[in-house]
Amino acid sequence: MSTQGEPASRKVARELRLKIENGSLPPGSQLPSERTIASQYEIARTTATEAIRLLEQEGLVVRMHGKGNFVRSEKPLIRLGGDRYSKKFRGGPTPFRRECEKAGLTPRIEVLAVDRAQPPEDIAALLRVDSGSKSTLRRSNHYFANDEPLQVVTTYIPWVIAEGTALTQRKQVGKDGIYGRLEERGHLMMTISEEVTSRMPDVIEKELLQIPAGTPVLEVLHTSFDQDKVPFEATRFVLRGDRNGLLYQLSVD
Amino acid sequence: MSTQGEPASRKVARELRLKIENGSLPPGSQLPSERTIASQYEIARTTATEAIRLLEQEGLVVRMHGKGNFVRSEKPLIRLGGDRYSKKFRGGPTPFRRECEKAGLTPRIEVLAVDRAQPPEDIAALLRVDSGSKSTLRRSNHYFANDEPLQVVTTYIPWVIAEGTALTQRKQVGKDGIYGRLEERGHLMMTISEEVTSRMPDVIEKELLQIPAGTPVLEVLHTSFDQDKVPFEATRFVLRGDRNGLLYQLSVD
DNA sequence: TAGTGGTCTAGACCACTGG
DNA sequence: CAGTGGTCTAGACCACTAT
Repeated sequence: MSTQGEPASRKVARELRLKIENGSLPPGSQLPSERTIASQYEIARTTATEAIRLLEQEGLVVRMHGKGNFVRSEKPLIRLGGDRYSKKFRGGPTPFRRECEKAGLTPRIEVLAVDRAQPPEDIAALLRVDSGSKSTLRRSNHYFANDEPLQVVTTYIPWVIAEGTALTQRKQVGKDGIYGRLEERGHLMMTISEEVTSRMPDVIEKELLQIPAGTPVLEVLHTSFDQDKVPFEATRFVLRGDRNGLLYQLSVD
Repeated sequence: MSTQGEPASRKVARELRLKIENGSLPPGSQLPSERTIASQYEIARTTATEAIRLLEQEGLVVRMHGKGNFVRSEKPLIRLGGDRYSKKFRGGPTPFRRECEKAGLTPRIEVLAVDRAQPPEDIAALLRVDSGSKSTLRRSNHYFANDEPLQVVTTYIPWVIAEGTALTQRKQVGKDGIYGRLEERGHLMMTISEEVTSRMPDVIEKELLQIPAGTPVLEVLHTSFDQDKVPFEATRFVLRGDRNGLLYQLSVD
């Protein structure tokens, strides 16, 4: 009644949101059941459900079938640094492992695919290869922390560069990872370019990353250039937005 | 019927999604009305609505009261470059104007606030100032392209630095913008740090940026460091995720 | 005005969780 | 088992957009 003409579902959402923001419903706590809300406000259960859904879409609430609705609890952020390609880390753990350890999480990496594949158009444009044929080697990995999937990372390397190297093997690519092999092939990483965007996950990503409603993904399109300014590798990172951040440090001019 | 046990709303969503992805429902086109869908599939209208809502949350569809439901049409992306602070652009149009012109859009900037304010905790930590008092100058701007709001940008400068300069004026800050004034004050921008995250907008941002459902924001927390590695300015960018991208180019090592 | 989505009701039954 | 959310029905009326 407080705001004229305000739909009941929004009013309920607004009051619950307030309780979440001021801490009377702390992160991780359970909301009143939908039937309880309905009777308290004297509305139909569908209307209470609608209110919860509004909060879910804002990323404030997660709904759990059979258990209840809960205030979303914050989880530690994995910070991908812009310096993650720095040679100072060569020989050590991979950037993802480093970040997980920093956050006190147990990393795991799963290989999704290693094959010769047709690159998507955006990747083909970055690598200046044909998008209509199997012009690239594709290496796709799935990254987990504490067995929760956080990232899907797919690297494309022009087939003419990758052909005949250990990169085409599903098993270990050897010392210093793929960049070690690419150096042996004559491509030294000199500069990189990254384009960052944000969007909602598609159905497949939602499944792969077990993304709850109200959670976007970060997409990073990365390109590596060698000493001749030739792009020799491009990678698409798809990151759960609520569990990943990106950190860039730059000199000016 | 094709998939056993699949809820009707998801089945309808799946079929419409397919039509969107394969182009039989191109960007900008109108979907069948909810009542039409309901009668075609022999379901209740609420169920058809639910199907549309699923697509809306994926960012595929926008709903327009009184008009209809439409496939979301792509709009040009504003790309904020990591070099936007480069001195090579001093004296010219601001980075936002440059990007708009590149994309064929008309820029407009509106001042939301210029005042002495208590900084949020994350900003206070970056600037190493007190978050419990009015220790900063706040300058908040609203950026539009073709009269559509795209960005809300809020800059915080330690009050001890900003005090007595033109920065505290609501009007023009003068040549080369705020960085010109900060240089005069003895702070040369040498390095910057940016942390990028993605999340759903809160109610206020949704309103300010007129963000449709199924659209996340990009949040960039920017810090500038001077010749003594002192952070002298921090800015929070909140960007409509469907209209903005970030571009970083780095040298390795 | 007719056609669209926005919201709501008062039920119903199913599916999942936990003791 | 009881309690939770997941989904659905068959309406109803309101609010907005177009003509």
